[in-house]
Formats: sequence, C-alpha cells, structure tokens
Amino acid sequence: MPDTDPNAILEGLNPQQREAAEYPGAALLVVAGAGSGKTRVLTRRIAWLIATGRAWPSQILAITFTNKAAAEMRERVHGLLGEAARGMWVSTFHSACLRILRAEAKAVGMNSSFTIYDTQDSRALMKRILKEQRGDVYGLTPAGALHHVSAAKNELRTPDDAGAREGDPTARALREAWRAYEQAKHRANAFDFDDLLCETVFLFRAHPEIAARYRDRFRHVLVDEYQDTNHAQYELVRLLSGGESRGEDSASDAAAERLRTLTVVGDSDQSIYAFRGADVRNITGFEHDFPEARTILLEQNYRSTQNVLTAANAVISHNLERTEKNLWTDTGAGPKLVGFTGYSAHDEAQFVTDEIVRLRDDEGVDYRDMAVFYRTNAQTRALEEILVRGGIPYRVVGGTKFYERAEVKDVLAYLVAVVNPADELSVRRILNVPKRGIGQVTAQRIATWAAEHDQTLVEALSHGADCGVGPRLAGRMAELGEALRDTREALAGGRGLETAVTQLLDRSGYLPALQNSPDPQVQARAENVDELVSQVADFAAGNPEAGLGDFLAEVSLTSAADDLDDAAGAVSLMTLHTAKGLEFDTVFITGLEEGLLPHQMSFDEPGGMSEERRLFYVGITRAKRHLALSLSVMRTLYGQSKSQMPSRFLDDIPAEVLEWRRSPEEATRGGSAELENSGWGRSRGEVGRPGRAGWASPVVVRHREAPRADAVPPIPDRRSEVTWSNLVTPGAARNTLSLQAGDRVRHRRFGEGVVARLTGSGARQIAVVDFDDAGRKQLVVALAPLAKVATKHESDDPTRHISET
DNA sequence: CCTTGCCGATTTTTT
DNA sequence: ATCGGCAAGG
Repeated sequence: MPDTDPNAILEGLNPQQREAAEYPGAALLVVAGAGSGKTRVLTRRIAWLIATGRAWPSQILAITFTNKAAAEMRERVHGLLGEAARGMWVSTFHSACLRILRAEAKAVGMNSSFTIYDTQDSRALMKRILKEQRGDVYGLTPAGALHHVSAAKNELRTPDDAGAREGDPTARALREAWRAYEQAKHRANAFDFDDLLCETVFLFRAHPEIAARYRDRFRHVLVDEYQDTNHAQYELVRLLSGGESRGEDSASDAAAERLRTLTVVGDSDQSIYAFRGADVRNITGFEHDFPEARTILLEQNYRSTQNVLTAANAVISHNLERTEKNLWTDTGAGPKLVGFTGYSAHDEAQFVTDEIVRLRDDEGVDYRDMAVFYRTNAQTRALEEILVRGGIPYRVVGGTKFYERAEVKDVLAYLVAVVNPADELSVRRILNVPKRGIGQVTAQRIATWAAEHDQTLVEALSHGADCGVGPRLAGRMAELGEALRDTREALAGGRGLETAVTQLLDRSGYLPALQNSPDPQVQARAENVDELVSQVADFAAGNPEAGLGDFLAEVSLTSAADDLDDAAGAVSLMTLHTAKGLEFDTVFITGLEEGLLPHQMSFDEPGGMSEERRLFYVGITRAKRHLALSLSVMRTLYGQSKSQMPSRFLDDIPAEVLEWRRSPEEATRGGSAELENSGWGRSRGEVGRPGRAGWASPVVVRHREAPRADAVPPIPDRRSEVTWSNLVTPGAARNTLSLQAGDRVRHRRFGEGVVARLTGSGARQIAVVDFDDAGRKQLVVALAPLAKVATKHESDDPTRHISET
C-alpha cells in the first residue's frame, strides 16, 4: 500500500471537489461545468481510491475522450502516487475495447492480429460492395450507407435484427450492403471503429464468464465526458461496472460489490456529439439508472474571466430543458470580448492576424497560448493564407491528417499486409503501387483464386500461374509476396521494427519509385514516408515489447487532439469540436454567421440548434482571458460567394461585455468610407486586371471621393475576392505584416528599399518605401510582393507597430 | 494497362 | 474550387 497521505491528495480542492474526490459510495455523478476542475477531481479521486486502500491500481479503469487526456491523467496520478499507481487502465473507450478484443479475439472469431479500418477504409470497402450489389441504384452512397450502419451499430443493432421493413427496397438494399460489409470485414480479419465498441458488448453478452472476469478486475470505473457517450458505450459501462451482476451468490460477492465504484463526470451543456450517436440521456438519466447515486455539482470556474463567463452563461441559458447552472469566478472581469466583422473571409483572417500580433506585442501573450476556432474545416484556408503572410507560426490541429495522405496510407497498407495478410483492402491497395503492371483484371484474378482456394491474397501472389496470369506478371507478383512474407518472418525473428519496415519499403520498390521521380512533388511524398518511418522508430523505442500491429493500432486510434503539442510555439487552429477539453489564454471564434454557426445542416435536425449553441458555448468557455468573435459579411464556398447574416448567437451576448471593432452594421452599411479611402476593396481598379502580368506593379493608392452611402452595395463584392485570390499567387513574396518603419524590404520589381512610414492596419496597411533605385513608392503591404530583408537596428529610435483601431 | 481529359459531386462536426 | 470517376486514346 502506498504511504501517501490521503489528506495530501485532497489538498487544494474546494469543498465540492473534495466531496467528489472522497465520496465513499458506489455511484457518483459529477456535473462539472466548464473549467470547474473536473480533471483534477478525477485524478484526485483515483489517487484517493488507491491511497486509502479501496483499490489496487489494476482495479481501476478510467475512460477519457482522447488519448492525450488519458496520458495526462495517468501522468498526474503517477505524480501523486509515484510507482504505486502502476497498472491502471487509463484510455479511451476505443483503446480499452481494442485491448480487450485482442485478448479475447478467439471468442469473437477473429485472429488477434486483426486490423482496424478507418473511415477511408470503410468507405472504400462499402463502395465496392455497393457497386457489386448494384446498391447504388437505390441511391445509396458509400458515405450515406455507412452513416446508417454506424448509427445502427452504435445502437447495438445487427443486420439480422428485425427493424427494416422488408417491403422497402432501399432499406433492404441497405441491409444487404451492411451484411456484405460485415462479412467482408470479417474475412479481412478487420474491425471498424464502431466494431471496437459493439463487438466488445456482444462479446460480454455472449460470454458472461468473460464479462465476469473483466468486471471482477475493474472494480472502479471512471468515465470522463459522460455526456458524449453513445448507447454502446453506455452499455459497456453498465456491463463492466456491475450493473448486471445480480444473481451471483455468496457473501463475499456482496462484500466485493461494496468495494465497487462507478464515477461519471460530465456536463450536458457540453454535449456536442449527438451526430455520432451520443445520447445526453446517459448523463441526465444517471440517477435513474443508479438510484443510489450521489450527484455533486461543480460551478466555480477556475479558468475564465467573468466577462467570458457572462457571455457563456448568457448564450447557454437560451437552451431550454437544461438544468440551471451558473458558472462563476472570483478572478475579476478581465478584458471585454472583442467583436469584428470582415468584408471577406480574408478580411476576417486579417483581423485575427493583426490581433494576434497585437496581443503578443502589447500583452505578452505567447503564440502557444492562442487558438483560432471554426465550425468547418473548410474555413482554415483563408486563415492559413493570411497567417502565413503575417509570418505567424501556426498549427492546424486535426483536419486533413498526416495519416490520411495517400503515400502514408500506402505505407500503412504495406504494413497491414505484413501483419494481416487476410486484409484484402490493404493488399489490393499495394498490388500496383508502385506500378507493377497489375491492373483491375489481374487484381480480380488474384482475388478470385484466393477466394476459391480459401487463401489470403498474399498467398495468391505466389501462385500467379494458377491465377491465369502471364509469367512476367507472375514473377513480379511473387516478388511482392516474398517481400511481405520475409518481412513478417524477419519481425517474428526479432528484427527491429524500423529495419524491417525500411527493408520492406526498399525491396518492394515503393520508396525508390518516389525518390527517383523527377517530380519534386513526388519526392516530397518520400519525405512524408521518411517521417512515418521515423515514427515507427520512435514507437519501437518507446514500446520495446510492442510489435508492428501495435503501431498500426495506435495510428488508427490517434485522434486529432492527440498530437497537439504544447511545446510548439505556434497558434493552434482547430474546429470547435476538436477544442473540447482544451483551454487557451486567447481564443478566436470565427465565422459567426447564420448557416455556419449555427450550421445550415442543423436547421432541420431536431435539437440541432441547441447542439450548435452548445458548440458555441464550448468554444467560449475555452478562453481564459481574451475572447474575440468574428464573422464576415461575405463568404466564398465552393467557388461561389454569398452574403452572410450575423449569427443569431451574437444577439445573446450582453452588449456590456462585447466591444465591436467593426460591427455588422458598419460592415453592411455606411461604414464603407474607411474602406474606400484606404484603397482596399476598390484597389482592384488600380491594380489592374487580375491574372495579368500587371499584378506585380505597385499598388498606387489614390484618394477618391467616397461614393454616396445609399449607392454603396455591400462591400466588398465578389470581384474583390477574385482580386485577392488572383493576387495571392503561389510563390509570391511572403511579406510579413509586422513591418516597422526602418525595416529593409525587397520588392519583386523595385529591388531593395527602406520603409519610411506605415499607415493603416491589417489588409489596408500601406507602406511608404524609399527604394534604392526606384525611388519612393506607396504599397499595400498585404498585396505587394514584398519581403522583409532586415529589421531596423535596435540602436535606432524605439519604434512600435503602427496600428489603428 | 496506362495516361489524359472532362464531368459531376461534394460540403458538419470525429473516435 | 477541388477531387474522384469514368471514358477514350496510346
């Protein structure tokens, strides 16, 4: 037993937190408002359970939402208890289920080396099935069909359940596709994401003795973010936490039950995953499910200023059917929220960039403590463009992930083929990558032979002649097959992961094909492959016992938020969903427009608007001190730009906590004077025809009388977007926007010069530059092909950024 | 069997 | 706007 003093563990907790941490009963619900220290309560509770002798670490199962959160929690408990904390399971639902399924693979009829299909894999498989089954004639798309399948599996249904009306041909087609999909996965010895959860539940239901084993082991189950659990996860918790353990005899069991605890932590106001089956009723019905349960409410917020909380409370209070809850803090009002309305997405992004620069310079906020949130991943583009121009280091969390790149998927497919030769999808992917002359026809022959002889595709590679393939192709097939088999044997023989992988990629010809390409873009892919190989090496170094299969599993279950690296001195960009559970000193929430936030898709979904509001609430409550809300009156989507209305959610925020830099009214009506006089939005006329060589000429700003207000259309119109995007050509000079008077700059055509002075800010900032040869020119900093050559010497007059607001 | 070029669909959020 | 799929030509 650890010698840690339980009182030391509970130190520094407020009364409610402390009560939760040392609650002795069997079932506990902690309703934890945003920033109220729930992670703290969870870790202290785990430590308390162990330190007081109520639990051995190995009896603890703690479920978190991301792997990163799991790692943090494990670390923090270790920090409290040291070695005494070894042996806990702290992981996501998916990782925990994976571990169980690997151990019990036989009972579910799988080989323990099964692989995991990600969304792309599932989609590829479903696509093939729909094609084979002519399911597409019923209007089924791979994504659509999978959506239904996923929803059904989250509800723990199977294709054999009654439910779909046989009379409905679409429903029947869907069910047949689903059935075929499950069979194909089973043949491939693979699970998809949803399988990890529902197959574990099915396993426990079909094998009570196995369930009992885990139930006996995990006497103490703790679940974070309980509001976002779906039905399968709910069922899993019930099965594991002894909800079903009646009927077993003996007094010792009863005694053991007394030492059993279930702790769930969550906040129904932060439930944002209904779209993937999360059911708030899991948390709202907790007291009903566990009548003896105790509920503890945490309302004191330790994260945000009062102004941020006032906005958050006001926004969420518009949701009906919620338990009243009011976050409060004793840390003071803090700065007001800032609002900004851009004329375009780029203008909005410029505001973000300017504000980042300002906060860093004036308030000393580090890049790593700032984050920009958005509703949809598509919004990153404009933000990235302007951040790059502003010289702001940033990092996109999630989005198009490294592991989704084609070349990375290729390599992973090679590795899967080694570990799990039955995985037809992966083997097919690599058959002709690099080009071996194996096309559709040959691939089908191989697959047919494999199916007829009940062999894996990899096995079939050695039987080219039997498949009816010409000798030349058969030889190449055999080479690939041998490379895969040899790698497998090398690994079994104890060869290091990295060596084996490197040899495979070399011998299969994959890496040489990339490296020898004349196309620099293809060579860049080789770098990504190198990156992946070094990840393999890192993994092997950190997990000496682990195999290739473990690496692949980790890759599959790594989420967007997991690779958020605090050490990187960069601004974080992410969706509002990804932001859950994080906090930053400074938060920008962008795109506060009707149709975006709230999103169009939510309009006719029942409960959709409430969920959008919670999403906004989650975003607001990530901010510690600075919070900026922005929108644009125009937004370009799929090549079409349209005018946008400010989000209804903005109306909920009390005026006294929000200060508009430029309000929606200014942006849509008379406030155009500033714009017109600055040359922005109109400058297209001066710049010359977009797309012509003339774009490189300087933007000479002339003052022109402002048009009469009543004649002004909403600004900017579509043309200014065109102007912009045509000006920002790839390879154009990346002029930093944090220019100072005295800086030395280089212009594409005018050569080098010195900045004499700066006026305006952001997209409309204008630099007066004295060029060595070309004389004095006025340039719009955001548009001109300028690069900074040298900064003004420190010995010179102290200069500051010229910014006006 | 591979390459090219055109057409159509896509687009909410993610383990 | 961008990507993937399909058809036609090499």
